[in-house]
This record gives sequence, C-alpha cells and structure tokens, in this order.
Amino acid sequence: MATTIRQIASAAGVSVATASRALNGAPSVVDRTRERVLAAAALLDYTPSRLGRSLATGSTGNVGVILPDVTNPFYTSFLAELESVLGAHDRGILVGDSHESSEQERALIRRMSGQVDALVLASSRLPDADIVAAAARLPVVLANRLLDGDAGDRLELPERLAQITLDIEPAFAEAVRHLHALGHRSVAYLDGPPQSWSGRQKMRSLERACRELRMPLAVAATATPDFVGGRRALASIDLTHTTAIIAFNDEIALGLLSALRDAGVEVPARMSVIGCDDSLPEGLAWPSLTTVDSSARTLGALTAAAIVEPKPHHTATVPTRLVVRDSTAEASVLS
Amino acid sequence: MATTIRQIASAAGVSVATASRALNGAPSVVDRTRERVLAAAALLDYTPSRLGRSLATGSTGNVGVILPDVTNPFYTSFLAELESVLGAHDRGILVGDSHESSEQERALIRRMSGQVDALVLASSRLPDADIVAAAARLPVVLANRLLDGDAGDRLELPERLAQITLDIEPAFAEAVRHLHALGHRSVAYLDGPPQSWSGRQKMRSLERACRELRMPLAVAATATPDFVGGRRALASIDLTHTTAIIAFNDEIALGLLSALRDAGVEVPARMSVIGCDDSLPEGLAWPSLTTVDSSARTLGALTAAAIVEPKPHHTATVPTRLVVRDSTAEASVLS
DNA sequence: TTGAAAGCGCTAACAT
DNA sequence: ATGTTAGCGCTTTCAA
Repeated sequence: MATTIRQIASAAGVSVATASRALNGAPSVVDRTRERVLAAAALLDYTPSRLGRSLATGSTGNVGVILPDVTNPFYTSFLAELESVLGAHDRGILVGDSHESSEQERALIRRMSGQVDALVLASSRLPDADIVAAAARLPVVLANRLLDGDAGDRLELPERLAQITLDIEPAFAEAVRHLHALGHRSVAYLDGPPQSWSGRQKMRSLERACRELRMPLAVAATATPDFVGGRRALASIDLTHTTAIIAFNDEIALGLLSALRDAGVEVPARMSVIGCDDSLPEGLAWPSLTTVDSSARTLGALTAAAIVEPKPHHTATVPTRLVVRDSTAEASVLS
Repeated sequence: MATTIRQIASAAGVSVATASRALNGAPSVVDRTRERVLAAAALLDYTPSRLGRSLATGSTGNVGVILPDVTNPFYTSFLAELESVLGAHDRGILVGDSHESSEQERALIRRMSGQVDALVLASSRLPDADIVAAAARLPVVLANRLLDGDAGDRLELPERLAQITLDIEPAFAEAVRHLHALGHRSVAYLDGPPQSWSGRQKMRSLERACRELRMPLAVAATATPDFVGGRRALASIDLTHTTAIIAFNDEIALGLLSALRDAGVEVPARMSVIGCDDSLPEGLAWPSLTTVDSSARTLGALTAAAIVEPKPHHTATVPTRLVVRDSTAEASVLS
C-alpha cells in the first residue's frame, strides 16, 4: 500500500485534518507546522490518493473524451491539443473510441460518468436527446456539433452544455465560387459518415452555394472517411462528366488523388480536387492540396477552454478559410 | 447528486449490503430479493459510483497509457487496439502524451498512479531505474522497450513488469541482405529519437548486418520521427555516394520519398528506400514502399493481453518480416 | 491554529 | 439469505 495521509500526520505529530490543510496550502496553518508536514510527506514519498480526495470533494480532476476514431488524424490533433491544455491544468483524460457507433458512445458515457468532472463529445453520433440527457448529469462539451436548438425549441438546452463548432459555411461557399471562377460548371462531393453533423453542414453549404451559381452537385458516399475510403470512392464517380471534386476531409482527398493517379487522370489538368481540414503536412499530397483550413487544434483549444472556464450555454466557433494550392485549375474541356 | 446504493436499498426495502450483493450478482441472494433491487435500480436510473467502489475494493478498473506522441500513427494504432480490447473488458483508459520528454512522463506517472490498476508505457523514454520504481508501485507493461536485464543484473526486475517488444533484428538483417543482393554496397540509415530503445535496436541490427556483408553504414538523424522530419533529413544525406536508405519508420520514409521526388531523384531507379512498420495504407506511398512489417496493432493486442491476464515477469515479442514492394531495386551505377 | 468526528459511495467480513 | 458494522483515503464542518 502507498503512503496515506494518516501516516504523514502521525509522522509529523499532527492530526490528519491539519495534515490535509498543510498539504493543500490552507492559510490557517502556521509555517512551522506546515514545514513539518511537508517534510514528512517528502520523506515518505507521499502521493495523495485521487480516489479518496474525489470521493470527499465530489470532483475527480479528470475529463472524459469520446472520439469516433482515435486513429483519425483530425481527432488525434484535436486530442493532442486538448491533452496539452488540460494536462497543464493538472487534469487527466479518460479516452474512449466509439468507432462511429452511437451504441458504443452511450456505453462509454455510462462507464465514464461518475469518474469524470466533464465530458467532451467530439463529432458525437448520438441523437440530440441522449446528449441532453448526458448534460443533465454532468457538464458536456460538444465539439464539432450543434444541437437543433431551433427545431421548435422542443428540447431545452441544458446550461452546462457547451458547443464548439467549425464555421465551414463561408469557406465551402468560397470553394464553390473558386471552382466556378475557374470555369467548372458542376461539382462532385465525396461525403463522410452519414451520421456526421459536420457532414450535413458541408452538404448544406455546398447545395446552397451551387444553387446560387446554378451548378449541379453530385454526391457520392465513402465507406470510411479516410485514405482507403477516398481511393475506393473514385469508382462511384462519373469521370466522363466530372471536372471537380470536393471531399469531406483531406484524408479522403488524398486517397482520391492516389486513385486518380492510378487511373491516369491528371490533377489538376483534367480534374480539380479540394479537401477539408488542412491537416496534411506540406509535401504529403501531390500535387499540393487546395483545402478548407479548419484547425482541429484550434477546436481542441477552444474545447479545453470551455472545460477550464465553463460558462453557461457556452458556444464558440472556429473560423475557416479556403487555401488555394496546386490541386485546382481551370476546367478541362470535356470531349 | 446521482442515485446512491442507499436509496436503492431503502426503495427495495433491504440493507445496503444486500443491495450491493444483488447488484453485483452474488449467488447468495434469493431471486425475489434480487428482482426487487434490480427493479429499484432501474426505476431510479442507478449507476454505481466507480469512485466508491474503487476506494472499497482497491481496484479502479482503469489503466493508464502513456505515449510519446498521440499524433503519431504508430501509437494511435497501438492505442486503438489497446482501447478496443480493454474496452471489451469494461476497463477504461487514462491517456497521457509525454511529448517525448522523460520529465513529462514522470509527471504523468505520478498523476496516474493511484487511480489506475496498471500502467502501460509505450516506447518509454525513462531511465531503467524510474521504470523499476514505477513497477514497484503498480503493475507496468512496457511496450516496445526492454530493460537492460543483462547489465550485470544490477537491478532486479520486478515481478509485475511485463515487456512486449518487436523482434526487428531478423527483418532488419534481411533488409540489408536484400539491398546487398540488389548490388548496393553501402547503406544510409535515418534514425529516430535518440532516447528510443527501438531506435538503438535498429541501429545495432543494421551495424551487425552491414559488418557481416562488409558494407559501410552511414547514419543521419531526424529532428522528428515523422513525415516532416523525413523530408528535412534528405539534406543531411550525401546523394552522390548513396544508393539506398533505410528509415526508422514509414513516416520518415514517406517524407524522404517526397523530398527525393522534389529533388528529382528517382525511386527506385536512382535510390532505394526502405521503411519500417508497414503502417501506411496501400497507395499512400509512391512508389509503394518496401518496409519492415511490425504491427503496432499486434503490439497493442499483446500489451492488452498482458494487462488482462497478468503473468509474473511476462515477456512477449511480435515477429516482423521484410515486405518487398516497389521502392527498392538494383543499385544504380554512380558516376 | 489545531483536533475530533462525520461522511463521500461502496464492499466485505462477521453475525444472525 | 440478509443485516450490522467497519473501513477504503480524503476533506470539512464544528469545537476547542
């Protein structure tokens, strides 16, 4: 067994109450006493039990983070930033991977609640009602998702539910205008997971922008929102009529680039490609990818802030912008 | 406040002890009583407090996992597998990112110990002594690292220290022989982090294999063991005398490939490249990468097994093998 | 300024 | 088969 506060107390010749106060820097402890306690603690290599403290104070110092896929670079960047900030505040992280499944997500929430002070749900695939229910039990920060507050105000949003999102609408509209200006007259969109809120946002933004410019929008699905999914998705695209493709994320765009190269379709001469996230290191994509910069790290930082300094009904949004590189060019003339 | 076992007990008209037994499926509870308790629990939406249970039983059901970099695909694959297996056993994961720093690693261990049942240290950058000290406090599984047990047996290895490693020696030797057979007469090695145990293993394997074949080995460092590090490292390679490069991992190799393409050096015609891990999805590298297959997922699975079914002085090793693809070919004749 | 004692939610002897 | 009781390690009233 590890050293307990009782041993410290008796070693220092004080009561446990005093030992506790000294250890926690209570002002009411006289210097000489504090020194004795601290010395005893150092001597016995004392580490306070988080469990005991948590039970007594009702706060654990940990936050639960649930991601759809720990393997996805977008979420690992997010997690890295979150971990970094929370770690600096001496708070631990319990992670869970929902594998894009709402069932698993529910199970994780159940397992975590009770041993965390707050929950971060990244791109939650849960129905609104479940999220509201979770937020009733403990503070929840929703990252990359918004609840349908406008839907007739049917469900009251809990105070302790924060929502941090990416403002992708303007950048996606700009992407479409960018393509239009290059002479493209139709756009194909490679979608992400069907339950993804951000995916729906992207779809909506594209639909709207395309409508305004009178450009048809073709939508194709990907089995998985990653490199492999992007590679496979090329098969579902009508190459004879498509000159420009926008992807749900950079991973998909990268897979697409790879498949296009294999198929002998030149980028950008014959096909323009646009990604989303700007998550790839320079030089990984060839040609370098035109993309919508939406920083997962910033999302992580704002999420961490929402945990560290909670505000009722807190919302924040990460701005995004189109970054034009070498994967988009003037539309080729189709034969 | 959430529902407590006391409320369940009084609602069901039994003592807390009986309630506890019923909830935990003790055989000594008669069916009718159990039903009443379970019904009360369901009615009141009861979730047992992990904290209370942990304090009483001395086991938390959580394991701590410390990685050098949550953003690195090798570690995320490892983590994904670990999470998957442990999650199936209803055990939670506390993650920490040490950012390749032993200082941070120490701090994380301190924060975690006391609230986890076991610790997983992936590619720990800590001195042997610290690891032994940690293992004295709680079970530790060392992944991708071995302690110097042979160094005069100076430090007794704790029983509860498991060590899971990759057996890279044979595959690295084979990589060198593969290059030699293709006519290469010298090898360059792009190393990983200096504190990395596996990096030293790789170096040693290469040195030995090269010595046997009388091939000179040139070693260059990378600032970071990732794509960007690989790209930058090309500058430190003598292109006029090098025909083959082996990299610490696939990320570095990928960066190298990208830099070589920018520099107009053809792969494999002019330069052969070999990676390590086989962590890239098919099609990501161009040309496809000859690499040493050493599965991070398998490492994760074996590590999870060491947690779930602990054995004293447990060790296990993941076999590796050379996978020949398109990035290696006959040595070019240098002018 | 310090100590005694209660209690956080739960489990596990020990009794009955 | 069930109840009583004593903690697990800590914080925090309340008294002194």
